Amino acid sequence: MRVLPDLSGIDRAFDYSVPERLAREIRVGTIVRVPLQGRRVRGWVVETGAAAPSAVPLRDVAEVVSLGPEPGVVELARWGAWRYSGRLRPLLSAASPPRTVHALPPPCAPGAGADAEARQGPVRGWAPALAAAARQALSAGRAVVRLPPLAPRLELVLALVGGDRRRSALVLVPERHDVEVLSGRLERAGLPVARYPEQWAEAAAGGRVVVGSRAAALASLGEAAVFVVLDAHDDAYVETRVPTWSAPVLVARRAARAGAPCVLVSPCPTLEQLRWGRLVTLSRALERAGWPPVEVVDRSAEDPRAGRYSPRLAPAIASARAARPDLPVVCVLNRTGRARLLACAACGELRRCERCHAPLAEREDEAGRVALGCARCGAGAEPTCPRCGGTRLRLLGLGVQRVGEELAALTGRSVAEVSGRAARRAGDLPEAEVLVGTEAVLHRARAASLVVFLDIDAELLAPRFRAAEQALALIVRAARLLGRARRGPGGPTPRLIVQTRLPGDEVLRSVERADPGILATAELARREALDLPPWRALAALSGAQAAELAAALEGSVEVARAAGGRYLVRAPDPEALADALADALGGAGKLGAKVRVEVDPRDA
DNA sequence: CGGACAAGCTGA
DNA sequence: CAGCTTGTCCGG
Repeated sequence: MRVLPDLSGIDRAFDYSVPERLAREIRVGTIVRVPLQGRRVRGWVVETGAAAPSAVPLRDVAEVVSLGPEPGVVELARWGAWRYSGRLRPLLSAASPPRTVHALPPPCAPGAGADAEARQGPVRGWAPALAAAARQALSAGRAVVRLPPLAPRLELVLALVGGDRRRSALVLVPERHDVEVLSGRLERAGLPVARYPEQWAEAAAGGRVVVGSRAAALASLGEAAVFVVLDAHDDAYVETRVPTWSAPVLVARRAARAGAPCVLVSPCPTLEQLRWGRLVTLSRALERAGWPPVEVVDRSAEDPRAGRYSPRLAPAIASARAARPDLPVVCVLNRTGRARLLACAACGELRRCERCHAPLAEREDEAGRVALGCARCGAGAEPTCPRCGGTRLRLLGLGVQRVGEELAALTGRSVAEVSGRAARRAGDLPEAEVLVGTEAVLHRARAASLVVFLDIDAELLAPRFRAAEQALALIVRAARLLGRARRGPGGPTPRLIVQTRLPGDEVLRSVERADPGILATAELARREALDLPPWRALAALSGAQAAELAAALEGSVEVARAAGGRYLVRAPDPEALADALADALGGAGKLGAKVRVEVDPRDA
């Protein structure tokens, strides 16, 4: 029998013998305690059966500690470790019960909650469309339901998971808070629910709807009938530590292995997801009803020296406060990861790369001269403005410290700043009529009477290839804050204001027209021209021995130097990338600890 | 991870 | 050269 120790420095399994008294309790996934180098350490059984003959005499397993992930989940974790070129241990940790489990509760009796359909409240206009979307998605097997941000999701989930009460269903949501909300609603609809990871054992016993966030991709479920990921585009589904696994990717894989349908639900599915599954959309009328009204304030004609507030802003804030005195106005200003934007000093046109549309930057060439070029694709650029022929440049978007004070002066209202740092302190939002913050404010506020993106351009033009998708995801978040301010599901939705110098950008057009397909189509073509995902698979290498790993990969896949001593690896698809990295990491011997491999990097 | 052991640094 | 730190190796 082989055991993988639960020690961070070890990525290797060891053979042990099983004493007769423990044999019945041990299967793949079981958590045991084994002697290792004079200590007793926890670990997972990763293989059962007789060990290959070895020179070292085997030692006995000391004890069985707990039930562990079911064998299918251990296999999934192994696949994830390969797919993301990382260690198995972090995945098995996510798959394991938070406290020891000695026996599973009885599986949930089928038939419980048989009145789920009867109890679901009628939501005007949506219910039949959502039921139809669920039917289409389930029959497609691999489906992406494009559900606008204000659509009622509970009805869709009920239609997806309510059909089979004997087997389990898995439903993923991005955040822990969503787990609580959705679990409660499903329970009130009469379904047996297990919250992951708290109710690990109930989930593993089977017959329940298992609701959890990222780690629930690795939940033990027994036999599963359907797999659902809500807001599948959300970055919270990507593990930030290596291996940088993504929950929707793991869920899709396990559903395929189980022969069960997998349904991703999102207002703005990623291009990878759209390529993976069949797209199911609602009628244009319903999709339009599911997005808030948006006002795009075009600032490209304004003097670049004008402040960051359009003349429209103060009256809009005043009327939002008057309409809903109980709710704050939320202003979003992105300063983290902000690019230095260059505009033509004469006409105000934002200077962008002709090849890839990323913002241009000033940089030094070999001779130390300052030249204009693209920070993303490296192409050079002419200093003359394509619109007016001017050659002088002006720097935009700097000096953002005093936004709160400026807003307070402009509107005469109480303003509070909400930052990521403040978010770490326990406690509620500050009391103020206007909340200003980075995107953290969209996570912390519960509802808003108006959301203003003071400078969405910083997000649209961020030097990351997913910038457009991420900007749209931010707007989706804002839409949900507004949706919660509606008086009843049919009531009017407060609007969203977006200040921009790029009024024709596909992200903004997608929101205005309630059609994320506009962005997807444009972005797909752009990514193809640039050899980026979903057409290729990427990995970023960093750390002291990144160069060595890069050298070992040379020849099998494309390797390029990136900023900050990093390397970017590009392969035709994730499988080829994983195989190449596995070869190079294995062949190079022990360099695992000194190189960080980030597969599907978020910030490339 | 944490113990064992080797190699490098310091101070009397 | 003992005594300590730092680095590398390895575990059944």
